[in-house]
Amino acid sequence: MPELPEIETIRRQLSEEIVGLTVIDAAIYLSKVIKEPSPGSFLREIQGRRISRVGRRGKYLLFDLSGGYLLVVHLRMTGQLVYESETAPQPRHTHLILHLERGRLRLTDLRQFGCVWLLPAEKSARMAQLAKLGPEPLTAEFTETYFVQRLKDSRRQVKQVLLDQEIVAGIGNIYADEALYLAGLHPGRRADGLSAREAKKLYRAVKEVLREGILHRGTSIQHYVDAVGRQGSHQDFLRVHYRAGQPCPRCGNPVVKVKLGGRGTYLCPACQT
DNA sequence: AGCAACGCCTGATAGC
DNA sequence: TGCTATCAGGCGTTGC
Repeated sequence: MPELPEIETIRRQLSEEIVGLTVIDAAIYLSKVIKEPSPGSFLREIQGRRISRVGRRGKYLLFDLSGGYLLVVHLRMTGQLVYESETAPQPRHTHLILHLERGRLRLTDLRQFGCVWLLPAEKSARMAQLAKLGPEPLTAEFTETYFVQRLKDSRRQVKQVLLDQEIVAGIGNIYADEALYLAGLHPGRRADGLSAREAKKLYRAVKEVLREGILHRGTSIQHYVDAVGRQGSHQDFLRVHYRAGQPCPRCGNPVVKVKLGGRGTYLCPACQT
């Protein structure tokens, strides 16, 4: 599923491809993906606006449009956002298309969880989902002191803390498993039970796995493709996630899959304590 | 308040 | 073989 590295890959590509282009018009095939405003208003309000910047906050893609408007896209689990030729075939489960001056931007989502908002500037500054997000893990605002303190303040399992977007933005199931493996921590450990040394190790691991993911243009396990429809390559570099039964890269013991907080969780029982 | 459970969805897979 | 049940999970909502 698209997490920070996948969304960042899409952001970088779209930034190259569509900044400066104008939205000629749009087509909505599944109206519930448009959370705000109504589908009719969406079509009217997006028409003729020029894309001036493509940004990202956590797993949200942010498109700055002329007139102070902001287009927000979240791909949730199976969403794809692809910039392509107007003559490309339109796949099943395509819910929204933005026709640009040159080419089109297509939102396709098998599970229909992905969603889109179009907001004028004064509303976008107050969009609750964005306002609640914790710091960006790859910027200076995400400090070791902050993260260590948040862990110390939580009685939850450490994996739940990593997945909490209000604590740190952008980590999902894949990179949570990978970070915990790299830090040598069992995902079920209580966050406030980690030593300072362990918490610091996890801080560094979080940043490392996200950077690796970006370097490999994301992880394509099931549905993820980048903004030009290509798969990422980080699935070939995963250490434990989606590798049940395969040897741990450090000790050779088989990786196991367990259920933790309702989510499939992969770990090496020998290396993660 | 803080945390757990549920619902949203469809396609792949397991089990009979 | 062909059917049904289960699973996958980010996040908003609901409930304890």
